[in-house]
Amino acid sequence: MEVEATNAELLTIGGLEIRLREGLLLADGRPVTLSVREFDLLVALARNAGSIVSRQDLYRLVWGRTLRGGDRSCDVYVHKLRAKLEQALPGVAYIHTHVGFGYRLDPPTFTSLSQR
Amino acid sequence: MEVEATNAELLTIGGLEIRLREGLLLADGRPVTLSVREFDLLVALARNAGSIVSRQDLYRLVWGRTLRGGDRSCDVYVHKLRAKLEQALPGVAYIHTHVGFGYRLDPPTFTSLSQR
DNA sequence: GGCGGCGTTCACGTCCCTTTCACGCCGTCT
DNA sequence: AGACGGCGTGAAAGGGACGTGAACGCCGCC
Repeated sequence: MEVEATNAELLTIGGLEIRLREGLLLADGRPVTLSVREFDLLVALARNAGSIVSRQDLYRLVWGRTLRGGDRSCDVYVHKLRAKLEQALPGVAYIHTHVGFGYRLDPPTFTSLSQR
Repeated sequence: MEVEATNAELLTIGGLEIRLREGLLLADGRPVTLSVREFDLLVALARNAGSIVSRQDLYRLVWGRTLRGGDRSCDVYVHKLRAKLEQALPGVAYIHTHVGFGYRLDPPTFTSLSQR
């Protein structure tokens, strides 16, 4: 039971429109330039939107191999992705950190107010 | 006879939805950010929902070792967990104290509302 | 060759989490 | 009433997880 089929060619989350075949991201209709890693990372998170994805799983999904201890690649690319999403859609938090568990991508709920 | 199987990956109590594999808690569908200890504590209580869990058992389940005399970790984390549940679902008491025995997690009964 | 984007790794700063301590309240017992 | 023990609760201290900027090497392109 999945939110969307794995082989779907379009993922939509909040104002984000992810075109898998083209490798294109649209934020509120405007195209956002992402590198391959950044795009794959976004896709991996988007396919599990609403769920926490561990760094282990994230690394395996995006990099295709097992995460070694001390590897910070995930964090760095989450940061890069956040920066581009922030620039495209200011003030909206898409990627949430769960310390000790992983990252979670969610459409922009209005929790930003209650989060202080 | 248990409420749910021990190896189930989903626990549901009242408005709480505990996703064991992800380490994610949903309160009325909204995600709640918990630390590792807080989450493990909630799971330990949820697996014994309706029953009183002693600090000894609680400490052994969550911390993985035997509770030393004078250790207040359980109390502190029950407090933290209560605070986050209260913020997520105001006015609903989930964790009940049984002085001299331990803690008990229960879904919100309707008496809790009329008692206040 | 020079340039620029990309991926990786490192270093450092910052924030959060965990643990522990301290204080105060509320029962119970004598 | 006073002493004692159990529990709620805030805060300090230490350590660890995460955020973030930058350096390095690689590769394709002008």
